[in-house]
Amino acid sequence: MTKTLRMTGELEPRDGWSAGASCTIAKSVELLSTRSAFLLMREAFYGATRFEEFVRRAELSEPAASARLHELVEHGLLELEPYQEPGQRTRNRYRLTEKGADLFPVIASLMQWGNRWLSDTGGPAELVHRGCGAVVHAELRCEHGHAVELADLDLAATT
Amino acid sequence: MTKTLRMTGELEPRDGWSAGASCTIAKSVELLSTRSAFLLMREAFYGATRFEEFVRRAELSEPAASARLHELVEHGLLELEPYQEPGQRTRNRYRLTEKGADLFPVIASLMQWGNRWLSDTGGPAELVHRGCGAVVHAELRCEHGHAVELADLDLAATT
DNA sequence: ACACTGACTAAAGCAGTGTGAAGTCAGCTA
DNA sequence: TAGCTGACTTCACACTGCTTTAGTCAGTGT
Repeated sequence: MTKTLRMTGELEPRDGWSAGASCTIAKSVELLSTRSAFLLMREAFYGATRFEEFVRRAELSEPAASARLHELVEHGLLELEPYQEPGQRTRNRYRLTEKGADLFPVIASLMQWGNRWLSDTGGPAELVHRGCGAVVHAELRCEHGHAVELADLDLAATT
Repeated sequence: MTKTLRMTGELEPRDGWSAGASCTIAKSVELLSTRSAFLLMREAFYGATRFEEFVRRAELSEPAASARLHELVEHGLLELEPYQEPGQRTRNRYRLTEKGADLFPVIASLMQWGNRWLSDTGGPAELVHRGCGAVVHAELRCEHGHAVELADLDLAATT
């Protein structure tokens, strides 16, 4: 049995579960609430793999990048992989894991929001679908394929 | 003319614009990179409007909530609105602005990610479409209606 | 007139996140 | 063998975010 609660409506008896250790939003935020973690994930999506790339492109200091990259590896968003370019010594490379890659909708929707609200010009870049060239945006859709607005959402507790 | 760049591919000449002041992801992160800001926005979506509600349900201290709510108002994600319940004095209420409400996909996709990766049980709650009762999830879709995977994305600079 | 409640603010202090400067270390390349 | 580069680490320090504790203040209800 599931109990539902209307979003943005009056505050029904949901006090219990939104708070506390079980809220997965809260847990997610713990991992990503630092500026540097977010910026590093952004660069990972943009294709950065080497330490030096992360440092330069996320514009972080080396100690900050190092600490945060370790944390992201530890939490399984990135993984360390040795590799060797011809004529170079072996190095480590940071690659997105499936768990890390699955965060992309978060980054993409944040980018979309930033482009819309924090830029006069619509932002410096946008995502396009390689297949057809059309602009890509993040949206909420139910399993029956309906696009869903905030006002049409219920929150169902999975008891 | 737009230049495109393959996501997660090799690092083409994108060094310039991802970094620096123009990146809207970076700007967005400045607003939301604190734990408390995220938690307060979550509660705003869940329907909190009063100061005391935000404090209790986001489990923040009053000073932290106060400081962050001011910041969110200042940045236009929430707005202060006086109201009066019968038999009560007038109070202020924090409401989502359009700008704030438009952040919902970010919160929703974070929740979805957390439910998938940080919980054994699939999380304590999920979003459902009021119309049909089906589970709602965040996804990337192009303007032609195609669901888009990370591997099928290009990043187009808006020059 | 007084207590009460909701909505804050002020001050003190700790922990975490960030910086710059400098040092380490491995393994090419000259 | 010596130098160079990429990938770090260590240190000292500043700043921020958050917490606890202790108020303030406005209006209601008694």
